[in-house]
Amino acid sequence: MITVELDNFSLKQICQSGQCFRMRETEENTYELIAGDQYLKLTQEGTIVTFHCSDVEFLCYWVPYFDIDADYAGYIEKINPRDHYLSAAAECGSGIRILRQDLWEMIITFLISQQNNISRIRGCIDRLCKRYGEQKYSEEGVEYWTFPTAEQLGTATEEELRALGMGYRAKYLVETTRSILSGEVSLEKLYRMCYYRRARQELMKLSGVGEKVADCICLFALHHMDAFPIDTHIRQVLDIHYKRGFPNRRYHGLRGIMQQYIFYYELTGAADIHRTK
DNA sequence: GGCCAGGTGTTAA
DNA sequence: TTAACACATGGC
Repeated sequence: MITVELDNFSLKQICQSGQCFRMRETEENTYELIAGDQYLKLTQEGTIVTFHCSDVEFLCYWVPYFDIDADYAGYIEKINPRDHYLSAAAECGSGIRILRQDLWEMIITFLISQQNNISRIRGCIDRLCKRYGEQKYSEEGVEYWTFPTAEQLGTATEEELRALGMGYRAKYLVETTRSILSGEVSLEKLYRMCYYRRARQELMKLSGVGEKVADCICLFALHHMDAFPIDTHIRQVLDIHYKRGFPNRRYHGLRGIMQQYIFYYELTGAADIHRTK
């Protein structure tokens, strides 16, 4: 167990930011997270965050995962103070972090996310893990299922996935899994690609991966902080608040976190207050 | 009961 | 290059 004081860090906001579907609040200020084949319990009181794991696991795994060493206050300072909308959004979601999640998991997760709502996405992921993942137990005896590997998901048929409630995305899941298993698209190569645009283009070779899903994968797995996923919510914000376009130049290399502040602001309903002003 | 949800692929102009 | 449409399913 390790306890640290962290600024600009909120488990609640990270949990609700819609980038991770395997983290949940189990009780007040207590969260559980499954990442890779790891299970982690976390608690937070104010700026004090407790990671229920060893020092080594914290340093080697969870520090990079939660982007703990990055200076998010510095990101927020770069916001144009005359942009009242973005300033309010960042203030609202100032504890959000861009996680470093598993690439394969993000590909499958955001394939499922398309034309879908958050609660149903969670359900789909849960069913997928229980059906094709591995059952495990934490040190405290909490039961959990790992996210299915490409090999494990490779055993699924389109019919099975439809029966599991994946809808029309079942076909995308089967085809994309095949592309990864065959090596037509290489996860290792994607991890090594330094340029956001290259990775994005490569991801879009996968069935069911368009611009938006590719951007989510780039941001939430590959940590390309310039990725700016445009979904229905963001589209509306751009139409209302950024009629002359989002200031991409100003926020070059930071567009991803700005997108998350906006998305969270819209999702939590805090933006409604702003809009009626 | 329509409408919407972190869109994409296909087809036709 | 752009526009219209189909695609599953659950929650409101």
